[in-house]
Amino acid sequence: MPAKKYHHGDLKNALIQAGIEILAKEGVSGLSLRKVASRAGVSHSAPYSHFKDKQSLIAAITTESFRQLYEELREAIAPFSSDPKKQLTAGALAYAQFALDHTDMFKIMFSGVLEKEKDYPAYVEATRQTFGQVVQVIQACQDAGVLRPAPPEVMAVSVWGQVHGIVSLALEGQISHTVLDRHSVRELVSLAVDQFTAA
Amino acid sequence: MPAKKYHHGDLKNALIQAGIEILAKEGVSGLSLRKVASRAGVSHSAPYSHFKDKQSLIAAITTESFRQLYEELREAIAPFSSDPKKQLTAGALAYAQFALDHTDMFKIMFSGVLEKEKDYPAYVEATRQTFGQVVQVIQACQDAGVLRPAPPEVMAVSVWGQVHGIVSLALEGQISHTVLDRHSVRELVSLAVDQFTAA
DNA sequence: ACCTGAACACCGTTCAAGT
DNA sequence: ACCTGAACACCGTTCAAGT
Repeated sequence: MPAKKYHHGDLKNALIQAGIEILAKEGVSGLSLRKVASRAGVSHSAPYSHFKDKQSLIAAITTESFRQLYEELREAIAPFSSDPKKQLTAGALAYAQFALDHTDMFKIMFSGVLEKEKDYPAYVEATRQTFGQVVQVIQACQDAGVLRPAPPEVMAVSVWGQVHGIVSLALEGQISHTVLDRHSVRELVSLAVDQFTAA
Repeated sequence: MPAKKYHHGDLKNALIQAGIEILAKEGVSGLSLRKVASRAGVSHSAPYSHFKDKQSLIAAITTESFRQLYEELREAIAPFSSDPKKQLTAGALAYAQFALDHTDMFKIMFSGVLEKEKDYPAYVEATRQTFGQVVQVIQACQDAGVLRPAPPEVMAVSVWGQVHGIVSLALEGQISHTVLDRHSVRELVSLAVDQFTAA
């Protein structure tokens, strides 16, 4: 019964889903509008009934990706609502795990393929939510004396930047073998985040 | 006298230079082999006499970019050879400045466009040198008691990751307006690096 | 050895036409 | 309103041919 719902159904979401699948199988460079259309079983020009252009489809894919990241972070920190320091560590590790599990999704989210992000309100809102969640954890840590008192948004940029930087360099193969042979990415992230709470 | 040296000259380097110029003017998505060839004044298939494929040209462009970054870092820290802490700050700010001055060069270096980096020895060597320079500064800071004693390579991943993460998030427009209205990227980097030396 | 031009498969986008 | 198929400009890559 769930077979071929579209053709006259929810093609828009089918295209987004097809895009995510191609991304996982062929990487960012393998993602084309024509392949997405073909995988959804429609002609190569059908997507233009639902998306202005390729950028617009990419916006939808990255928006969905940010929502997924938001959810994974939320689930990772939920069990520790009374222990901000554990929330910070769990959140950082979940971020790293998301990047490792969905490498090409992570790459398309942060590699500048989407060129005028401001034009896509749903995208802006999804990233705003994710950043807001980080700020909340930071603030809870500060209230608990686990992090230095400083403007929470600035501290959030610092901590998120730390995690994001290590994960990004790892994904790009920029971290030297002498390091990666001895430490996993999760370990490196964990060590780095601990330094924020050590002072 | 320096006009049209190639046609029968140093086409290989002319192509790399043309690529860097297109990158600066049209961004990563505007970089095509055919445009590069055209800008160098040769037919669209001429580049194949010097590069196996587009990936190979991109490898040459990113290699040259890493060499440039290496040089800018070297010049930034040179004046402070007797003050490791100042070297650290100056290096971090130079890294941020490089990214802001050569945005698309920085993006192509770290956005995963180059897909099998290991296949390009000159590229591997250029990135190794850059990382090595970071490790040296870290080590000098540790010897001077400015940074915690820890495996220098691990500390380098942490510090470089911190700077790289903030700069990357800024370039991707992921840092909230409430932060960027009040602080420049250089300021955010500076604040974050200071926290490493504060403990 | 280095470069050209035709050729091919693939791509994003537009548009007239169909339902 | 949603989808198709032809068309166009652009792209990466190959190959026979020229110098």
